[in-house]
Amino acid sequence: MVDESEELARLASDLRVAAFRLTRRLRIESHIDEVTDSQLTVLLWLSRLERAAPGALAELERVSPPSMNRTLNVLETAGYVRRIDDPEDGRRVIVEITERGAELASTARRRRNAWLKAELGPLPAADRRTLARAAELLDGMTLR
Amino acid sequence: MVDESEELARLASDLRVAAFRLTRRLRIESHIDEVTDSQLTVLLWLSRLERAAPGALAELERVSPPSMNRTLNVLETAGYVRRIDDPEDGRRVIVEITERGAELASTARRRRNAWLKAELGPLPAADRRTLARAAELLDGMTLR
DNA sequence: TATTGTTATACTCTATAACTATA
DNA sequence: TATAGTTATAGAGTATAACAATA
Repeated sequence: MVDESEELARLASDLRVAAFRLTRRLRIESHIDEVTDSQLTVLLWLSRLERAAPGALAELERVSPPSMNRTLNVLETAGYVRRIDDPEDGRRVIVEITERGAELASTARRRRNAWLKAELGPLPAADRRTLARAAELLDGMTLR
Repeated sequence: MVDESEELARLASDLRVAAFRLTRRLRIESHIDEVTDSQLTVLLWLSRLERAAPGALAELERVSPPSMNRTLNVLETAGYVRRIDDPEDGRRVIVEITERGAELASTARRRRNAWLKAELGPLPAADRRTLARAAELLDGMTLR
């Protein structure tokens, strides 16, 4: 009989290390000098959402509103986003990504996927299926 | 015939998202009020290595030497690490983790694994095998 | 009174450049 | 002269508390 708890601990540890290594590597590969990691993450959100309220962005990134406000100030000054007063509610502000911001976001996305695709390409189809299934399983765990 | 490039892009994207989500979740679960994330990461390194030079830690975390120096100052002031002059080379310094620091590191590691084990436990054995194999594959990619 | 965003303030993390001490 | 570490300085991210402005 197998010691299941021991096996579980080993799997947990291996998975944890693998995930940390992968994310670190992806960060390095997608590094863009024009903006910091936090700024880039906001641009990536905005390139998907088109527009969003500062408060919503703060929640998405789980940072405080003042913190997000500061990041938006930097991005706006640099011309990557713009703030618009919500015509329907004077308290609200709408943040939009500019064309320059969208270009930067798409470059970053391309770089990240380029490295990963190069690594995945040579793998046997069975291994790729394993990884695809693992991604599904991990999503199930973290979304709950 | 399948569009392999399209499939590869999808897999890369899914894996990337899954890995980012998992690491974020693990960070949240292992959060310790006494130290910041960066400080904890250094403690986790030191609890594995026993001792390391400041420059080596800077390389491991890919930050500049002054940046690591600052983090070490905070950790040393708080009593989680200590600096010792290398007896063999007056230019060098050895950083050691203290007992308090080791306790903190082990608490963090325990919390991370506890959450992960709770998530992995209910999975069918086949899924666990899939994840174990995925961890291996990811290691192969990042270690190269 | 509640909501949304911003400003004020303070601390950490980050980097580059410059400096110290030793080899 | 080269190397390891540190200090000096400054920008960016983080938070909590306080302050608009609007609903």
